[in-house]
Amino acid sequence: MNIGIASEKSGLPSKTIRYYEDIGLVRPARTDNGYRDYSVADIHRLRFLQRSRSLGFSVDECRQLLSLYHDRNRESADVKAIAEAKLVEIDRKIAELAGLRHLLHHLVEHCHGDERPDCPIIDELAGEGMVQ
Amino acid sequence: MNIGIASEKSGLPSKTIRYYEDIGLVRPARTDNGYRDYSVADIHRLRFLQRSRSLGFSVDECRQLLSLYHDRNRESADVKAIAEAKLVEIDRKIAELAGLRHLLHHLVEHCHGDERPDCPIIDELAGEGMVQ
DNA sequence: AGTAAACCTTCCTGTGGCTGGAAGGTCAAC
DNA sequence: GTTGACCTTCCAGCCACAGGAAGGTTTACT
Repeated sequence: MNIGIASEKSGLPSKTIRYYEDIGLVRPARTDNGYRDYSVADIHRLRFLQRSRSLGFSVDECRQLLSLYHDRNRESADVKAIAEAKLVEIDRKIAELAGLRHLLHHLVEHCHGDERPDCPIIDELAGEGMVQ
Repeated sequence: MNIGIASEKSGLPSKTIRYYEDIGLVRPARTDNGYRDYSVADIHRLRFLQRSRSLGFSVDECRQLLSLYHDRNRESADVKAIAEAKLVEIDRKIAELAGLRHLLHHLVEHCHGDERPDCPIIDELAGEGMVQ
């Protein structure tokens, strides 16, 4: 399978697929003309990567997950540990964004938003505001 | 004021302050020996940058906010518009993370996490799972 | 047989927002 | 005079790609 087909089947852009090869995540065969030739197993790896990336795993975490995927003797605990760490990280990010949202919302609420030049948002950013 | 003091007062690393100068956000004077010399006004700009960056504004948005900050005739509506757009963006990110969290949590819940090799997380990533 | 399009290749550059480090100049204290 | 803390510039690297140039290959259609 050429890279275009692999792209369609995996949902990843060709550029990304080549990049994944560069960093050693997928190693397709080559045909006589030098084109990359993807096997069904390669497509599985690519789909696996597409899914795990879209679940928020970093490329390096995907590398770990992939090797666990291919390890017939893996323990599910290993996989679960990675996933749980990711969950904690996601929770942290959500909390941080929620804090930001709260602050910003407060500022927007108190900005009259008309043609007058005084603006609580700017005041806060300038360090003269009241929000800690 | 030398860059070290400016760093302390603004809460930004020296490296970052130099970078902000590179991209034209702050233009400190120079002393005879070539050292950067920050005025009180410069420190205000830096603190402004520190605060707006930590509120999740991009450097380019900070540039806009800074110019509004210095524009005596600005309309607060301009500032509010930027802040509101940011708020929408933050909401979008939170929703996305919440979706991720839900999916991942579901997977972690269904993984027994012991020494056995079968693992629903890997199965899902491999595309054989049930979560769409 | 010619040609146009759609595909493929490699290689280089750029993105955002810094961070680290090398190589060297300056200054204050002892 | 020398140590150490500070400062300077410049270059490279991070992540995870995306864009584009320059050129080769294949396919389809005249």
